[in-house]
Amino acid sequence: MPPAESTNPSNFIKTIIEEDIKNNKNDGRVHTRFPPEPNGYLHIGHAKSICLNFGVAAEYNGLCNLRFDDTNPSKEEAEYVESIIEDVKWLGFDWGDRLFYASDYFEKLYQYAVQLIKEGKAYVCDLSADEVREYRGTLTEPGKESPYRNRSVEENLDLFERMRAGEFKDGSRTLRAKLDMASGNINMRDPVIYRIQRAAHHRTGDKWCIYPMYDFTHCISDSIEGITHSLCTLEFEDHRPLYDWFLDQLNIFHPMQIEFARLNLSHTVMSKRKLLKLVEDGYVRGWDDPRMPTISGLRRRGYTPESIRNFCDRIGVAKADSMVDMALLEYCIREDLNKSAPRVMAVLRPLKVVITNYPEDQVEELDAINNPEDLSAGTRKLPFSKVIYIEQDDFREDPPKKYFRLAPGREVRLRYAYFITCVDVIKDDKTGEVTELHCTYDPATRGGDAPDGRKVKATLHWVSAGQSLDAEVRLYNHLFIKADPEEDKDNTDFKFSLNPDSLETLTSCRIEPGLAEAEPGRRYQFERLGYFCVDPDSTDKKIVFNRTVTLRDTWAKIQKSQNTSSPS
RNA sequence: UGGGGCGUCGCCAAGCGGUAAGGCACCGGGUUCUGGUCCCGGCAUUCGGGGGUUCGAAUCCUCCCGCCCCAGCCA
Repeated sequence: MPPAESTNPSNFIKTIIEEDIKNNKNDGRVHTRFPPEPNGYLHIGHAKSICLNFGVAAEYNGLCNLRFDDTNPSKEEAEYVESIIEDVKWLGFDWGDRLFYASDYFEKLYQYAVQLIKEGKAYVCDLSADEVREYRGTLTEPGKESPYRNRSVEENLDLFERMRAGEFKDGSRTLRAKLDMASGNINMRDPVIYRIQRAAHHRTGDKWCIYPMYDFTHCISDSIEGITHSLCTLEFEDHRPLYDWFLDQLNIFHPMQIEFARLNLSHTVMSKRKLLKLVEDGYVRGWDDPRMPTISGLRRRGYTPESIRNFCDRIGVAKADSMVDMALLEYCIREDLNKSAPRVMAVLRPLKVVITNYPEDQVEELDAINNPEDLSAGTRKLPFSKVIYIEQDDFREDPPKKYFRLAPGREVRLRYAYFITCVDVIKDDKTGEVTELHCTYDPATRGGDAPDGRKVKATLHWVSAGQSLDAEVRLYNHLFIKADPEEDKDNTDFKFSLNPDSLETLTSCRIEPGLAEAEPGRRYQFERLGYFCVDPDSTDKKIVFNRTVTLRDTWAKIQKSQNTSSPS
């Protein structure tokens, strides 16, 4: 279990739990569960639920189970089970020996259904799906009772047994709970609790051709596992009366269902349906595309489990629908990586610089600090020579106000190296594009400090041309342009809301030689640029980096305000 | 027009009858060999609105307004 986080805000669920403990409800026991359906990959919204369920259990000396809600074989796959297990583990949580599947309870569930039938509380209904819908009524009109509602217990028992035996066609009959067709709560209008469906189940194969529905399964599964607090999202609030009804009728252990608001994050989508569409229609490269809000996408992007846990702590838990700003997630990963990521020199868009007064074939080694936030990370040697690369952005022939970096005649510092002064600008005759800079260096400033105490306004990152390595760098931006892509409800076409610039691939980046052996998953800070991590696409020939997040960029902010205020 | 929820700073969110925590964002200012980090300061006389109860209300009552969810043999 991860260590307790520093922030520990209160929320209404903890209030309820603390009250229950005080009253010795459940003998003061706290037992939760995270119950994913294995029909897709986990995303940051699930992380909220995972952190809540496992977190609250840990905080009150309780337990949290991992349980797959696998009652619909036509949508569920073993591949998803694998990825979910991996993701929850990666996030840092441990369910001990309590990995369960609702399908483990199929036989028990069947017996409970039989019990309901015997007590006259459930019946086999021969209505078709369409007819069931018609009989259900609408939001404002009550439903009609099924003509099969008053079959005898014996007939129901016989029919249900034959449903299980496979005597009837898919969809031809259902088992329904006998509640109230006039209820204002549509979930109470004789909900279906078993359907006939001949589909291979990822665990039980073809053993069953009838499968229990969520409402019937979930409460009983919770009860079997001795769950004390069953936490779920707001849309199940309407289902709570049903949850309670089943447990009351069956007279078995009764967990308490508590609903909280699901997470919405700005500039992305969270519904499994939409994420699946992004993957299937090729808008992204897969479930683990670094632009996806999936756990696997965030992992590949370079997010740490710690940063995601901190994020989940900070967003809180409440009942109000809300949308959290992506900026908070970004803050959390910067906070973590600032402390832990080794600094490294990388030039994304190289501009050649020749140090005219530097000896032709000399290469010297300069000391660089690996992490100013953690001196125990030590130092390393950086090669320096006559020809180096700096960032194109770090030179302006005609510098605007407040631009501190290199310009004709201006002196700046090369980090851990020397002060250089720009003396000449070489341009392409045809395009006018700056192709090369000639600079002089001051040998007395070796290491980056001037003995005469003179200051420079900027420090640039750089890389030695001869000693640097080639790399590909993938820059990511918000997947969606608008903060709330679902704002326009009728516009379901991603084409209109996706950010065309969510991925920019740079192929001629130069990185310091020490990165030659960097392994996939390794995270670095590229000085002055941001945090990057090595992508699994890397090969012996070419290292590929993903930009996790940029550094905070005050200069970009200044430029933006200059651009918006200058046209006057 | 049925049922269930929710409305506290730009975004989250504490608060539970005693006079509006905190975080992000934003805006200053200081430190700095990363325009990063760090530090310091600013940022709701007011809690969707109107009435009422009370010495006292974001908290209690009441009416109104707005937003979300539900008509799968999905979860």
